[in-house]
Amino acid sequence: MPELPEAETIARGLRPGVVGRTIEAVEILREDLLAVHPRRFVDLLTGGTIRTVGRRGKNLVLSIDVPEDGHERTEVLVVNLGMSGRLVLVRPRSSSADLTHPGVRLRLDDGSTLVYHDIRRFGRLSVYTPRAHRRWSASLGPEPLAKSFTTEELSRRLSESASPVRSWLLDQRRIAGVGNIYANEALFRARIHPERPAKTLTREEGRRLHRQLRAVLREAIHGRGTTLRDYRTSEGSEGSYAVSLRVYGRENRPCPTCGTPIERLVFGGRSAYYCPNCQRRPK
DNA sequence: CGTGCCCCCTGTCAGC
DNA sequence: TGCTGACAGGGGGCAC
Repeated sequence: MPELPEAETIARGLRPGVVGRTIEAVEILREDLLAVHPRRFVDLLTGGTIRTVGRRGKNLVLSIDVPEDGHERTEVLVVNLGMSGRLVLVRPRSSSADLTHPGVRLRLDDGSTLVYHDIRRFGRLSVYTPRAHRRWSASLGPEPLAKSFTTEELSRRLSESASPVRSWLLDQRRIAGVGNIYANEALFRARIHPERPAKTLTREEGRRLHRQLRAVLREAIHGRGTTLRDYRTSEGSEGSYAVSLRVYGRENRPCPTCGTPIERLVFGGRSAYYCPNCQRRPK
């Protein structure tokens, strides 16, 4: 579900409410969400103070300092939201009635509770040492919104693979944070057919893809993400970007550019949406 | 090593 | 009103 813009929205929303807060208790309702042993998960995080809330690709990253005989050790909590994961901060006297599938609750020292909620339970919570966290982060591709992510770097990486460019965009080792919605939107805006082998993109197409990918991600962050079904912000509200989608989920609706009906194509096990007129097939 | 397919799980919706 | 099958923002594992 959540891609880069949704994860970024959640990180920004959580930050003011959780940074500086101490975790008083950890409650686990669904053990299969944890990448570490449940008892260890509790022991590692209980009593820790949340120092930073950030994002890497589609993952939320919380740095937590935990006192331990006279000094502090740092644990890094990484939350992958899967398809239906939510991280919601529930304030002391507010209702959490709409949280029907809670998985993990972190009770904070101001009475609020950070709830990990996940209907399908494809999400995962991992706890890393700083060293293991760096190793994990290094296994992911570059951040597409980073200043250092240039059109030259994108073109160079595209030229290394014969995969369909839509599959290329979904591979987190190649580029971090892009999922099926924004891959399809970026390709439409750059007028590139989703099945084009990555290495066959021209210099000009690489430039357009770089520009349009970054533009759509920024615009989606501005809209607080895309809510189709399950995604919610850290306050439990919906993102507004769904109404701005041009092709994703719009099979048979007219292309916003030329009016040709949008087509859906399944490959790599998921749907690709595109305009057959604006995005010509590979030869 | 790279790539494609299946599966994990729950909920919703279209069609019969 | 059911029932069934398709499908859904992700990603790990496995065969080739």
